[in-house]
Amino acid sequence: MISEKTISRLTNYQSLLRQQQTQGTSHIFSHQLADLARVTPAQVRRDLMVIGYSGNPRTGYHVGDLQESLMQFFAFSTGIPTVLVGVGSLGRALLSYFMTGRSNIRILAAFDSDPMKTGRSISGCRVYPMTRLRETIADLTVTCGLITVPGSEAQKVVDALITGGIHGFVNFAPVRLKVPPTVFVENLDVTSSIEKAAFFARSYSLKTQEEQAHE
Amino acid sequence: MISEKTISRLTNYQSLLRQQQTQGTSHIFSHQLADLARVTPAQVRRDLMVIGYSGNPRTGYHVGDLQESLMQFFAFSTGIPTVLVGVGSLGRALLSYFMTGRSNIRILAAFDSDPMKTGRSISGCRVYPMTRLRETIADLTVTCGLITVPGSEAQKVVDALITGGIHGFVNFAPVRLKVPPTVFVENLDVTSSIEKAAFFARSYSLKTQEEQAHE
DNA sequence: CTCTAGCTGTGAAATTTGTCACAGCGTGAA
DNA sequence: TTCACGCTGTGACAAATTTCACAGCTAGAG
Repeated sequence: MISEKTISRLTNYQSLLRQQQTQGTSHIFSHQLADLARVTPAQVRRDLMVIGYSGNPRTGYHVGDLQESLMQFFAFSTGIPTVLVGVGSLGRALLSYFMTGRSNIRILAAFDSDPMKTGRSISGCRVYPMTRLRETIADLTVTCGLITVPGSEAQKVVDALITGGIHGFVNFAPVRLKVPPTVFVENLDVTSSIEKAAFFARSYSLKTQEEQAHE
Repeated sequence: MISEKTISRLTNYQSLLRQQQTQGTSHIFSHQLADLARVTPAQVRRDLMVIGYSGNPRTGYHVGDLQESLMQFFAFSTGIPTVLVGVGSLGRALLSYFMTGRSNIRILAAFDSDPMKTGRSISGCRVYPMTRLRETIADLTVTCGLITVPGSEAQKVVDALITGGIHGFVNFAPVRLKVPPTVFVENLDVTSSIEKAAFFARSYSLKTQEEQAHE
């Protein structure tokens, strides 16, 4: 079994390699990639073991080939098909980001329960009423659902999407979803992350002050 | 030393307890809190060890007292003071979420380099030009910076904020920031999270199909 | 009061995750 | 062609994190 952390790092390598390729880098060593990703060289080599790509001593990894291997490993050469549920301010922000920018994320449809928001397009993405969720996703081959509804709605939304055959979610609502073990949820709780950052900020800040006092 | 994961869970417990209290729950057992947080009861008890609050066999944890202890541990009874840099679509979404909604996050000021966006208020938060970043944060006691600028700008923005004495960041830009060891960065890379969810979605989906085929 | 059921707090074990260190290999130099 | 340098791939080790399992305690029953 392959761990979440490894996957996170691999996606990171992927985006770093994309960057490097645009800068014309053809080969890269584990320690260079490690510097970019802020991890250790050993970690990079370990991670790359799992995708089965082999580098070359003396020349390192071939950027293009490695990217190819990563693409194949993730198997999303045509982009990742997603739907977004909840066209509030965060939902709109994501639509504007992913519909305009180029990344391999494709938002195929958006949903909202508010009739004021449905029936039109936002950032080029069609917004459907929640009532048509089931039938609409049946027509699409969607890999991942983006949940940007209020916390109180989140559970019923994922339940519906799971029934529609979706096995992966990114949940922006500040609640823990209840899902069967065949479904993956990545929680992106902004409030929680800020609290975490604030906690360590304070502890680092105090430590710094102490050290200065000792001088 | 206390781990990031523990802190994340503790902030989660905090928000769950808030919820429970509004529902009139006065006491809670480790297994109940564990169910809500989707962790094991042992994990809950371990985590609560670090904040020094003791429950009571037979009655469990007193919700109010535990909340009090958590507040004290995090020491943010007056809210977490933050600034936001980058008033793009994501920045605006965060402003609208945190300026209106009730949470203990306080965005004291926003900054942007685009003169079209500065000098006015968005969702009740004043937007200053980037040039005034240094002087403005000197007047405020800010714990945490929210980075919602494009990736290409992110590094110089955090450098400036670090000079201004900020030790904690939540970074929404898809780059890894270079910071001294006295500074904490929490990366919230939406693209990376979607890719991760998509990867596991596919692997779970395949596994499910296999199992159905075996029947 | 005494007893008991069922919880908490916590050493110790298990598991997961990351690092070390080195054998082996391929490239470029001579 | 041969040699040596320096990188990769990986077994073995170390650290971090989670789970187990049980002693000890306390509220409530009798």
